[in-house]
Order: sequence, then C-alpha cells, then structure tokens
Amino acid sequence: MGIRIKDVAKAAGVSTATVSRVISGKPGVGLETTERIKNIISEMGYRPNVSARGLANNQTCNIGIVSPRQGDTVFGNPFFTKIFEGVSNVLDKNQYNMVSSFTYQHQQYLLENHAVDGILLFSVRESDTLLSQLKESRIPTIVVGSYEEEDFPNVCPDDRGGIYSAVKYLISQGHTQIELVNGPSSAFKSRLCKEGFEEAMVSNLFKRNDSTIEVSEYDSMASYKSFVERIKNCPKPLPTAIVCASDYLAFGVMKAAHEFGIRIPEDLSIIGFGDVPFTNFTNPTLTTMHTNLLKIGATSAEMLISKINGSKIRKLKRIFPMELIERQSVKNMNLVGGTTL
Amino acid sequence: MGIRIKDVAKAAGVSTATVSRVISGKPGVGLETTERIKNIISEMGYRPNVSARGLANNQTCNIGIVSPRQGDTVFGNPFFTKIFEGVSNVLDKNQYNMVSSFTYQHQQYLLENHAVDGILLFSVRESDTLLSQLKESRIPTIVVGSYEEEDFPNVCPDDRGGIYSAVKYLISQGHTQIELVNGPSSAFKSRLCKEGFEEAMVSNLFKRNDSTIEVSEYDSMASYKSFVERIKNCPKPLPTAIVCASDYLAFGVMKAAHEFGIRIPEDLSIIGFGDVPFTNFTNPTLTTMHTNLLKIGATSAEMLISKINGSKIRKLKRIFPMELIERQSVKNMNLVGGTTL
DNA sequence: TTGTATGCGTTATCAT
DNA sequence: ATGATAACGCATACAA
Repeated sequence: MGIRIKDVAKAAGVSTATVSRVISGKPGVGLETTERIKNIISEMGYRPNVSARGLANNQTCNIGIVSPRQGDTVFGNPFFTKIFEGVSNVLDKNQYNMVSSFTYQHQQYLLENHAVDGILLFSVRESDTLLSQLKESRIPTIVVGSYEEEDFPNVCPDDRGGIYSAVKYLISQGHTQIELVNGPSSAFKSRLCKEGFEEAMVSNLFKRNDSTIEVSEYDSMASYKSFVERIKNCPKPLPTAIVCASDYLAFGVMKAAHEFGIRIPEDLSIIGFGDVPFTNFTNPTLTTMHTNLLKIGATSAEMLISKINGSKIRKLKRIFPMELIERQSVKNMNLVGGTTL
Repeated sequence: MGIRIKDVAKAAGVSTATVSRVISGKPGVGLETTERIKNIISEMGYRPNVSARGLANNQTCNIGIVSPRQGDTVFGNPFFTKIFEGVSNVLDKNQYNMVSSFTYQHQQYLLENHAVDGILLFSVRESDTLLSQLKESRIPTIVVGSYEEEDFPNVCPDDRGGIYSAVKYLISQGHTQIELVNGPSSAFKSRLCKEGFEEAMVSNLFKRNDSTIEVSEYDSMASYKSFVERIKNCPKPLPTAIVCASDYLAFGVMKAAHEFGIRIPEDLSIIGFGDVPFTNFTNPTLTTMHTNLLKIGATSAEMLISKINGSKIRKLKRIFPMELIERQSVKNMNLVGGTTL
C-alpha cells in the first residue's frame, strides 16, 4: 500500500514509537527531532491508517447521526439539515466522520458493531426501542431536539417558549380566537408546544378550550388533510388565527385554506415554527419563529466530543431561544377599519 | 473489551481460522461445524471488530457521500435527500456506512487518509479540484447527477430529455413564447438543460432567440432576484411560459411574478423540474418533471459496490427518464375563450 | 476440512 | 529523549 509509519521512522533514523508520538502530539520528543520528523512526514506524504489507529485505540473516528424516523421526515427537512451543517463544522475540525443512519437495520448494525464512537440522536420518541438500547450500551449519546428525560444530555430549541411567544404575538395583534395545529403527542416536541400554547392562553384569561388539532406526523400532507376535515366537519367556527408547531404543518394548513377560499391573512392568520427557507416562498410569505440551528448543531457536536473524551458535561440541557420573524401571514386585528385601537 | 473471535473459537473447540471462515461465509468448513459455530456466535453475542477487520482487509466499510457545493444547496434539498434514501437502502444491506462530506476540509481528509472505500460524488462541476484529485487517487468513484466526461461511471436523470419534454408539453398547450430559467452554465446539468431546451425549440421551427435567464445558483432567492430584474429591466415583453431547470428556480420565479401582480397561470405559465414535495404546496401547485430518485440512488450505490469489488461495470452511463406531473401552473392556451381549437 | 502462524499499521508499556 | 516490542482483533497462506 502506501507509506507506513515504519518508512517514516527509517527515513528519519528513529523508531516508530518516536514518530507515533510526534503524530499524536504526545510529549517526550526533542524539539529538533520533532521538527525533522514533521518535515519528513510531509515530504513523504505519509498518512496514518485509520483502521490500524482505531484498532490500537479502540476508536472509529465515526460519529453517528441517527434518527429513528424515516428518511424524508428528517433528512429532507431543512430544519434538520441546517443543524447537520453546524454539526459538520465542528466534526470536521476534530477529524471525525459523520455517519448518517436512518434505518432500523443500520442502527442495529451500529449498536452491535461499535462502528461509531458516539451518537447524535435526532427526533427520538419515548417508544423508540433504540432509546433503551442506547441506554444499555455505553455509547456516548446526545439527544438533539426537544426531550423530557434526564438520561442523556440534550440540546434543543425552546419549543415551549417559542409557541408561547407566538401566541403572545397573535394576542398583541388583537386575536382572541386562536387554535394550535400540533404534531403527534407521541413526540416530546408536541407536548412542549402544547404546554407553551396553554400557558400563553391561560395567562391571558381566555376561556380555555381544547382547540388543538393533532396531526399524525410533522408532514405537510397530513396537516393538509387534517385541516380540510377541520374546515368541513367541525361545528365550531374557524378561529381568527392558527399557530403551527412546524412550518411544514403551516404549509398544509395554507393549502387547505386556499382550496376553500379562505384568505390568508384576511380571513385567517397563520404563524409557523422553524423558519425553513420555503417560508419566504409561500404566498403570502409565512410569519414564523426562528432559532439558531447552526449553533444548535455545533453545540451538540461539541458536547458529544467532550463526552467521548470523558469530560464531565456541566450543563446537561442547553435550550436555545426562539425569535419571531414577521412576514405576511398574520393580520393585525387592531387596525380593522383603518382605526388604530 | 467485548468478545473476540478467539473466545468463540475456544467455546466451539475450533481454531480462530475456522470461525473467521464462517463469519466471512468462506468455503471450506463442514456443514455441522458451521452450524455449531453460528449458534455459539449468536449465543455469545459476538460481533466482529470493524477496525481489526478493516486493518486486515485494507478496507473501511465507509462510503463517502460527497458534494463540493456548500451544505444547503445539497443537503437540505429533497432532490438529493431522496437519492440518499435510495443509496442508504442498498448500503445498509451491504454493511456499509454512509459518510457525509460537504466541506473542503473534510474532503481533503477523506482523500489523504483513505477513510473511505468508495465515493458517490454529487453536484460536481468541471472546475472542482476534487475531481482531478479523485482521478489521481485510486478511490472508486461514481458521479451522481448530470455529467459530461467519461472518466467516471455516471448515473443521472435525463435532464436534456426532461427539459425537451417540458417544452414539448408547453407547445402542445399552445405556447409559443417560451423562456428557460436555468442554473449557472458552470454546472453540467445547466448545459444539458439548455441543450434540451434549444433542441425542442428548434425542432418546432420557432424563431430561435436567446431567451434564457442564467441564475448564479440553483437557489430560489437567486432565481427570484434574477426574475425581478427580468420583469423590471428587460425591454422584451414576458413570454407566455417559463421552463425552469429546477423546482427551486421555479419557486423564485413564482414569488417574483406574484409581487408584480402577474397571475399564474393566467398571465404566465410555469413548469418546474424535479418534483420536490413542496411543489404540492405552492399556490398554484407547480406542474413539474418527475424522475425516480430512489432508483437513481439505489443504482448509484450498486454500481459503486460493484466497482469496489472489482467487477467491470457494463454500462458506464445510466440515464433515468423524466415524466410530466401535471398540476396547476400551466395554462392551456388552446382553450382561450372557452373554445377548443 | 481444519489448524498454525504471521502480517496488517499503530499505540503503549517498559526499558534504557 | 528515545527504542524495542508486545498488544489490538482479524484474515489468510500454508501446512496438516
């Protein structure tokens, strides 16, 4: 094959041990020797063999990016992929590979073969068997995205606070009839969103009603179908505003509204969640809640690397705030009739 | 650590060589012995060590999914992620990891360290230095997506034919003023799209004009800006229909049109390219060209595995057809005034 | 059909 | 500060 550490050692007139020390930046090598070896390494174009190093160190240099949800829900979703970008930035610096794993089959492979030094776990739900398997295994793991248990370190956007802010904003715009379009309650995220919604409603002394639509998945088409039912079958009149637990849910609602001639925002205001790029390209553009996904990704990766290196993690939970991005899908009810109240 | 091959051998009363043969499915082991060893393996929960195996075999079990384009353009794009899903399906079966690589830094690492057994190369352009580096290296590589060279096997959608069909369709709907909104000419895909466009136009004996807008990237916002300029500055009147080289470009055009009060499809017909999920959620929904991305992904992965295993690849180029998905963004000009021509 | 022995490239322990 | 050498876990050439 290529050049081995032995070749470098011979060329430098030293032992492989010394070369190894230089490569790993371990102490105990003279300054001059170090310099000489470094030069020879770059001259010869020597590169360490990942497998051999892994065998000796019992490590793989692979980080698993795993989600028990099927591909599309996660992989094609800018919300996640933006996080991945942040992850990639710090993993690259630390010479780790990002190994994507989105199928049950591959996840079992990962677990059984210790093919990975650590795992970033996305969009996990209580019922996922992977969760308990991971707990049994000793693989360092960080959960990314809303999570309610204490067993793994967790970094996530402030879903509860985000929805709370969204509702507050709608109220400030004069809305009193507000409904939540939420994801499945099996998801931690949905539960936090619901909490945020109810807190905001209660704190404003509105008559508390169960005005939540639970969509079976965080998927635009599922949301569309649910909202069509809402329009057609429900005896209750439509509210003046809808908060959605994700932009994707909002897209479905907008499509349904459009088909029934319900104008946005004139007849119905909508606010999304996540600030996915498409929110700029709907008609009207979608007002939504934004958070720093790049930073969430970077932080997750940093925490994982710390954990792999055996450092104690000081903050087991890192929550990133969400902020409002005003666009066109919310009407200010205070301005009705041209008068400002 | 865990259980090694030696432990299995001891428990089975055989040598490690025999166990190894069983694991790798190599011939030369008695049927009964094979059975016994297999049982012991699953009883003890033995799993081979990936690094050790890699060291002995000079392989990594990693496949690189690499794109020289920045994260968002590829990773957050359902067009690619759907392909990845297809890739993942066959890689999983063959016990390979999918290693994502979207930064220059990491790609250099991959090349230098042979951290990967093969590469699936996405959205590459002639000018990418990675291309020449890959040619020098002996890493098996398949290019996925339109490509015009012969140096690597290639699997791609039929961009040229797809655009051709799109234009044909517009013509069948009575359009004669048609323009192409294309990606940057530095991309192979853009060149093929342009060819398909011109072939279709010429073959219909329209007066040939250079009615192509070249957008700097396959990005909705860039497309939006370009089309706003087109509307504002260009002396030429708008055509009756626009073909876009990607759905994303189409979204930008739609946004621009909407802002200027240009109705789709009444005033302007638009056809996209790729059939990304969001095409169902624009208003109006986007007529577009579809192809089997799952299959493109699976085929790419299969070809790569063949190449890694040293098999000769019979067809160096696999082109997948595209088909029309009719939705709401194209007007039938033959039906103007309620009369069918 | 099965076993023995050696190599794969690196790191780490223990000398010196 | 540096070197010799034994792991690390598996595959395989060769021997039996």
